[in-house]
Amino acid sequence: MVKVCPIFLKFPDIIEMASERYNPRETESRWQQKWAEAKAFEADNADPREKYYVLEMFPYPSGRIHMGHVRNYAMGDVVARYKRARGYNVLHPMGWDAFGMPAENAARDNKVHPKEWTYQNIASMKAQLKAMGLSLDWSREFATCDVDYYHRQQHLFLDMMEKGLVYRKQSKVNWDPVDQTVLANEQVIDGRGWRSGALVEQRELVQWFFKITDFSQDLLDSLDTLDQWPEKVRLMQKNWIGRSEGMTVRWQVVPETAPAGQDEVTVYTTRPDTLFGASFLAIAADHPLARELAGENPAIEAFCQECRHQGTSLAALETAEKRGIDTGIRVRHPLDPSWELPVYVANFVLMEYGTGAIFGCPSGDQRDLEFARKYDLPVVAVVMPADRDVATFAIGDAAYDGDGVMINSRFLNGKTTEEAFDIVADRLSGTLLGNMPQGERKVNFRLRDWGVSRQRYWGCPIPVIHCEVCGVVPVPKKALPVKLPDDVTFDQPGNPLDRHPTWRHVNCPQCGGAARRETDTMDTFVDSSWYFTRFTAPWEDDPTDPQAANHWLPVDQYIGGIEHAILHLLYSRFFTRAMRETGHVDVKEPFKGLFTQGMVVHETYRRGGAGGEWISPADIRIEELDGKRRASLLSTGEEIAIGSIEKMSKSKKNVVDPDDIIASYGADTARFFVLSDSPPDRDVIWSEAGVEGAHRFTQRLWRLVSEAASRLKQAEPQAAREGEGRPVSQIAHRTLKAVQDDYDRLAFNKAVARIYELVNALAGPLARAAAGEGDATFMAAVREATEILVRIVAPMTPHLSEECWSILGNETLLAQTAWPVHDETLVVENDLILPVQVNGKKRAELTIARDASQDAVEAAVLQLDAVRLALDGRAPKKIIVVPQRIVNIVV
RNA sequence: GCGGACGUGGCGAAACUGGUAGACGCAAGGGACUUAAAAUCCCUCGACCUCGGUCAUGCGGGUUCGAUCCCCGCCGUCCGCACCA
Repeated sequence: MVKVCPIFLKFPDIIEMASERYNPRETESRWQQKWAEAKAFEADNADPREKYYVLEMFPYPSGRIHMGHVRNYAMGDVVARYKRARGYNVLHPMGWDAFGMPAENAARDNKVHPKEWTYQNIASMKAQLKAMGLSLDWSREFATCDVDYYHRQQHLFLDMMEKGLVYRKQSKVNWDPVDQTVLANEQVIDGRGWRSGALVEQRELVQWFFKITDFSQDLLDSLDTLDQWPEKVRLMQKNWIGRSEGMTVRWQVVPETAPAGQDEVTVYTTRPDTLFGASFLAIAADHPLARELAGENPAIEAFCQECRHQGTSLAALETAEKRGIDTGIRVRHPLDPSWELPVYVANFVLMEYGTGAIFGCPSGDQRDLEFARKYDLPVVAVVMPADRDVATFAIGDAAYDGDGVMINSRFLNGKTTEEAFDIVADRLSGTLLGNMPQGERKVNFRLRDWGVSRQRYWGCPIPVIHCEVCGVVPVPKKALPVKLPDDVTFDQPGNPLDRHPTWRHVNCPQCGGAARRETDTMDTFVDSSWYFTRFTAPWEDDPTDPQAANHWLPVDQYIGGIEHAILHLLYSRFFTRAMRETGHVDVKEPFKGLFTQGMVVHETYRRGGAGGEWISPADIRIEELDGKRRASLLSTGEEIAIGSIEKMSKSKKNVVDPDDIIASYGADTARFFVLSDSPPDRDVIWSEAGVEGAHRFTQRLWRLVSEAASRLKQAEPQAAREGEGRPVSQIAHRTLKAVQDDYDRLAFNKAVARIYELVNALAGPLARAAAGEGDATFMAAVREATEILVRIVAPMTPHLSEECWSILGNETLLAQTAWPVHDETLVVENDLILPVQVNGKKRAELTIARDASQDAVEAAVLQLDAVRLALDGRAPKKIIVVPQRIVNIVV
């Protein structure tokens, strides 16, 4: 199918246009080559200047870059170029997050080896990135599937093993019986494998884990130090780590109801204050006690089985009925041994959190209340809002889980919930059950250890060997890397490493006997958890050169999508801590500044409207008739419905290929457009008209500069302090200062607006200069202003700027030229225009000297005709003068 | 359910720490140039009217000389987490 790009149809002459038009196709590659020749963007670890590390989240080599990449890398490149101009030693590297399932899927579907597929994709995407003119240090490039990289990752794994940060345990996984693979939770859709559609089973597998929970408290506390992170991301991580303060409470089992050997049940609670409202205990289906009971009691066995199969999908949980089964076991209340309560197995109790057992307080918890109503258990209100009356307070359909005053709680009555918490906690810690305290204060985290085992081929092999005699034996470091074999097949489901004829058979490094390799590979999130550290010295034999790593880290500005707010960023924070404990780096936090950019979105088009076939914008013509936009098919003219604006995605076909845009408009236009209009953290709507606007800007800038260049070349760039050049110098220096602030705050859209203003302001003077009008001071001022313009727009449109810089007679590469310095005396105006309000409504303006005294302002204001008119003879009660801001007269 | 963010012209958005609401761009309308078109340039562009004003930042209150901004209560949209004891 031939892809028709609408741009060519509308403007077939863009490229072949008359010679005075700027031709990005020729110019851009020329400057890219010059930058490469000058090694302008290669960072030197020994450079003594202050460092600045800017990094964009590296891409997965899917084969093509998309507009999201363009936006992400354009932003990073502005920061990199700007900081470089400001005199920093900038590290701006790029690599490839290259392991993962799509390569294996491609292998299965297209009979191409994952390695070949991946490296081909890298080659084509690299060419696309190069066409964008990004100021990247390509000399440090690597892919995570390079043996050189995963070799060092295996080294890190072994170091972490030595430090006890890695362990194996049996754990439940989602197992796809058709594909014979483990699925992540996100890959289970309505209980079925996303690819095979098979009903997913819960399986117990022995898997490798990283002890991220060792750092729970630190990962939480250190969030406070990340003041250059979005508040939102910090909050998301905080909730994910999920710290709660409570206590464990041990409940003694009434002996005659107890199965053998079970004499107590331990629960975790954050509300020990509500203990007198307890009416039952509930344990998870996977609780050891439940398992034991299931062995003896078929009804319990059946219930537990059911719980395990119950939907884990999000919607299912919302509506799932709270159900349970009475185990027949009774326990004694910890604060009153004569009080006996039933123990249920319940479907809403999670084995993974706390102790896998809870006590139910129906009056204080909606879930417990529903359960109690269903099984006819007592509901005793124990906490009452402070403004209610004991006589009338009752629990109906809604539990009360707030703070308040204790009631129906014996010795706690009248206390606040907070006081009651402490009293109960102290009492239970001081009471012995057996020879242990009955309860203990305990902090609990929601964060789980990180399971990294994947039963897949295209990932970093876990470097251990299983020996029947010696057990789990790490591969000796000198025997690394454990290389992936190339000769694997993908014609059957399951892990190709498992069925490789020889790869897994090795001798035990300890006893020399026959042993087998671990065939699990690592989660690809491991690969991306330390790549930014590797960039600091990718040539090292060890995982890092600690000196280089400590020099460059933390990353000063990290830019990427909000979708990585939790996992990637949390794993990276953990990994940096783990690498610190193993001596590879001496920083704790990897990313000092984080910026999460918005998506690139686009209209959708469907044949026949909702439910119809999606149509690509490349096949669409948009027309405007009587203020209504209509879309039609380019080929046949058939009318197509314009749908909602959505994230660009292949499935909705609303993608615009960056290659097409760069080919027809040039990289500078694409970069400038994705940076303009929308604030960078918000979504930007891709529109043909918007791109054309950006393109008009580049052409206009070129025209204005090139027409005046031969005259301007003859003047020395110099700001004018007086005469007709002064306003030119003023606007240039003001814009310079403002754009600098905007870049510092990553407010690219505002920088764009200011640059437009400057271009608008310089259009007249440039035309005059081109015509040879104006004196030498004026020419000098215009040249200086033009150079300022070209230099401040350069981070966004680097090729065009180099070209302008060059035709203005400069011999240096703009990419290697220092940022201009603004002159404050040109930024500040001597006379101010103050708005004058009467009773808060603007009635006049007052032009007055910046340093005028308050009295002078008051006096001058009252002389204004408009003010006198508004006052209408009334005497002002009060005149508020906000210096250099506003005057408000109150009558 | 819990947590968070956002709501400003036809559209994307500006407005610094409470101080002239709508910069800049897109779209639209009018004009100049042109045989014509494209490109370019100039003008208009929140609403209403009596052309001097009045009303306007989701809605209703409040604080203030002054509120898009701060506070309280609603409405709407989006995002994250979700049986977490």
